[in-house]
Amino acid sequence: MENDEFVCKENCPHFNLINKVKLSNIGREEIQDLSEIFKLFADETRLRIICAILNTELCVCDLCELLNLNQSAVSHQLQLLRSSKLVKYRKEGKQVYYSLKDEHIENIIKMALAHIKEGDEA
Amino acid sequence: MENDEFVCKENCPHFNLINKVKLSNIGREEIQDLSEIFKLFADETRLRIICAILNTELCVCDLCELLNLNQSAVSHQLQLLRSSKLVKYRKEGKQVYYSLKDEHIENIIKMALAHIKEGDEA
DNA sequence: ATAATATATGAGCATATATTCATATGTTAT
DNA sequence: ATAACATATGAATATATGCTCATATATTAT
Repeated sequence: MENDEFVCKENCPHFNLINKVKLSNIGREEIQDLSEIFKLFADETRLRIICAILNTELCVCDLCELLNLNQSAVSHQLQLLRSSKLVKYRKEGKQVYYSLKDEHIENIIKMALAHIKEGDEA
Repeated sequence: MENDEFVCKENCPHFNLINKVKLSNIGREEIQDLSEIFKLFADETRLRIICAILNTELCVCDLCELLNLNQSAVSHQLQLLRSSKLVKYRKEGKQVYYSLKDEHIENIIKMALAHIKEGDEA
């Protein structure tokens, strides 16, 4: 996994630059946290769920209908979103209503969409 | 995979709401594109690479040094980032320098960091 | 031309993860 | 209490993916 051996044998690595980056760079823990969030966004089913509840709360049943997925699959994904605190939920009788927890999520998606559209132009 | 059977047998699904969401919602293709981008961000190694070149270009060798990963692993990930057009590269002699392609990427990461920090407070 | 170096890439393996099936839990109606 | 329903969850399976090893390609120096 690690590599203690030679990488560049000559004067290739720009040590000054590397040290600068090391200092200014986002910490390893933050990278982990970021990675976890992006993992949640990385799955199509979860993304569809997230986008579905961008502006409204929906019950599990609604989501099954909307995504045409079976209830177990939806619940499993909701479980992940819940335990990562990306969504909140509210019980009302037999139903459970899910919605997003903060508006950063919408902004992240908007940024990503902007990136996609920019890519299309090029 | 699909589920044509009953989901909610009673009057649970909020059909009006569902139709509204269906109309206003992000299209399936866009979801796919979004998912692909977020997949790229979801891996720690790739994230570390991306963050390393947020403000400067680096050669493969630098990245190996910085991330303490072997050259093959780094090149494979760079290949992915390249084919997804998230990074650009520039050859100079034996070295290849990588940098980010647009600034949306930085914004996406900033938003995600904001989300993390908000989560910490709660 | 040969050697050395920097990077790229294919194959194989190990791990992670999304879905399905079966079943459990919790809620409402009778 | 029992039945019907909405949701949750554990186990198993299939697929995706990241890493390593070996090797290929490209560039420079001798």
